[in-house]
Amino acid sequence: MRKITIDDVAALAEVSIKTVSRVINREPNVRKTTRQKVLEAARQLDYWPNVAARGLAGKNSYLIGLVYDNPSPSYLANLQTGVLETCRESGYGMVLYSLDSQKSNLIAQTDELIIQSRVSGLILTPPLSDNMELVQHLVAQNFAHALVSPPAFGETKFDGPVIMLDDRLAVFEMTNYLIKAGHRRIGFIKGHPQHSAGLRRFIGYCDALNAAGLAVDDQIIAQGYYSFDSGLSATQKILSANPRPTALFSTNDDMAAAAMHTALDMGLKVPDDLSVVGFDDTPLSRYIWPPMTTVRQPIRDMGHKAAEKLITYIHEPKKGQQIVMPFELKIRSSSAPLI
Amino acid sequence: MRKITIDDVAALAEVSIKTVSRVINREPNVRKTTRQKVLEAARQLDYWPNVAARGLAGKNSYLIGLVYDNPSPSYLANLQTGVLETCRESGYGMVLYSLDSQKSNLIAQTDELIIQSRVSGLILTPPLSDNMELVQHLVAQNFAHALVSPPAFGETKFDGPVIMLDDRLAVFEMTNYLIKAGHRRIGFIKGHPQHSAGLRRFIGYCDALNAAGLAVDDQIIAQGYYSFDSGLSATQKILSANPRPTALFSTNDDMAAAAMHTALDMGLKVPDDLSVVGFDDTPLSRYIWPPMTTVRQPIRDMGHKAAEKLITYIHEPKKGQQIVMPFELKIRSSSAPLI
DNA sequence: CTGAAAGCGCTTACAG
DNA sequence: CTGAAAGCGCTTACAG
Repeated sequence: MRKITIDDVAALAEVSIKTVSRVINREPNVRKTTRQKVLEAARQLDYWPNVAARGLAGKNSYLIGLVYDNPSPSYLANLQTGVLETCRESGYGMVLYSLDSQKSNLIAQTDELIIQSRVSGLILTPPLSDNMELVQHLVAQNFAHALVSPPAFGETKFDGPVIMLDDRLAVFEMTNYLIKAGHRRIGFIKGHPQHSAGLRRFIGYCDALNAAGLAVDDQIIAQGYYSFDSGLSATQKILSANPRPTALFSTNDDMAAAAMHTALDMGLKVPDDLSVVGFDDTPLSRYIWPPMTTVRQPIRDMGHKAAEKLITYIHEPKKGQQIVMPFELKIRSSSAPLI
Repeated sequence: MRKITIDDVAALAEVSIKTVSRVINREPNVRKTTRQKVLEAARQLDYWPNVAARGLAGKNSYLIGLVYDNPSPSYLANLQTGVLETCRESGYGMVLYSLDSQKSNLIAQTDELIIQSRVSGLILTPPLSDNMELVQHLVAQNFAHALVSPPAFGETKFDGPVIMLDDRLAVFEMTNYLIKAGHRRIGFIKGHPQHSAGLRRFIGYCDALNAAGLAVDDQIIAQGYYSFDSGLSATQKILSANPRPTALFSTNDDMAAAAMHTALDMGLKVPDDLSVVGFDDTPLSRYIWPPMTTVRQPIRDMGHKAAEKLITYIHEPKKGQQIVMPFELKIRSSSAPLI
């Protein structure tokens, strides 16, 4: 199984390798019949360009990096599946990197990653996409990047494409659902302070309460950090308030699971004594008992979009692309009307 | 920020690029003082070899592939984290591929993947590592591969390293724990028929029952496919048996969660009416309520080992390496002594 | 123990 | 619209 090279294709199509290169790279200025001949030869020989040679000769490595900092496994799995699928269709490779957004050498680490891996672009996920210092560094270096769920637009300026959800609206609507179900006292577990999406979710909650003429009560609001364990202590605080809330909104599913956990440990029934609502629609939300009401985020599709837009951007950088993805309320059994 | 090349290092160290190459690749036959000079120059310039150039010139792409077929998100996340960490230390890149082990073109897909991605080796996870046709194909092509949890040794012959758990023993011990807790009637949800590890787990269950003089009863054994939904129907079958079992062993955590779900839906209490035990120790097992008793598999470390051994194998292929990883019984609240 | 030359398979200017 | 030449940054034989 000898490797097929550009020379083989050129020979069969009776053109120069430069013409083959043009066709492969979809460059203009190739006569239609010539293009056909080359494509046919490539197909016939089952030719695939050598990525290493492309990377060495050109400036595009045909490699993009997905960087993350301690996400939930299913968030990462879904997102990377989406990115991977789009990469494969486009002839790109994907590499993964875990970065620590708390470390002071984050920028240096990122530079090292870019140099060592030779990626042509980066997809940043929260909380990395929230890190303005990092994003501005990429912008300043003119390095292609796509941002997943970064801070709200207008607050700062990005160059690359942005993939986001209307987090505020999603939580606004879900909170309204609880209010319409008769709940007047609704607790809230905040997201990690450095995740802007978490902040937007909190705003949606406050907006819904205000619109309904309900007060925002600090006693039943607690800081969470997206981890199950942080959800445990946050819930303990909230459920010790007097009067106790009848519903609890958590900024993500893991903490909502912790809320259900804590409630059950205290002898409360879900949803009879406490309605619990999460965010993300991870598999977990369906696996626990009772099945959890939550906001569905189309994470895999967000991966598709992020990769697609980043690859387009690498080929021709058009600034300011913004994609807002749809959400969906998944009403399941962990929430119920107040009797 | 001009890129540092091998020429820069050679110039600073006052040697030829070939000598730099030797040092970088840890080849023998370099005088110690020369080696020092080169290393110092590389350090001083912060030199990193260009992977694309290496891949083009040599036969090693410094890239390994992790291939999977529909694993649970947390299994994949943990394994890939381990692989990634080891890759980074060794200067390798990791690429991910999802393959469908049911499709008839699996072999062709794998070949295409190898050619396109130019990986120098592959790590196969179940059920791909169970696919003898695929493994034999790699062996025949002399292509480096590491196998995670493949069929028991002796059944066939691999060339590459093998990373496994003593699944039989793990389930044997966990079943013994249930027996010692007084359970006489213990149900079992089998794993996917094509996962040999699942088969070994079933054997461990049978062995423990036999050793205790208990009968293996088909009425309380059901086929599962590792998915939550398959666990739902398996549990329904098992819990409709008469007399009903007092304990239930599931081949993985997702199905064990489904078992708890079904039991709770039927109004049974866990663990009072039914002890439930899983396998894997995914985060899920800790997040549901009550927290689940399960067998801990050191998945991340298995990733480390798989990558480490594969990379060693790429550099010098020594056949028949086998690593058995330790397991651990995690006794939590979903199981209790029979009163 | 060390080095000079050739070549891996592409793309980048440049020419026509 | 098409092509010949140079070069990307390494490793592979080969020589000494």
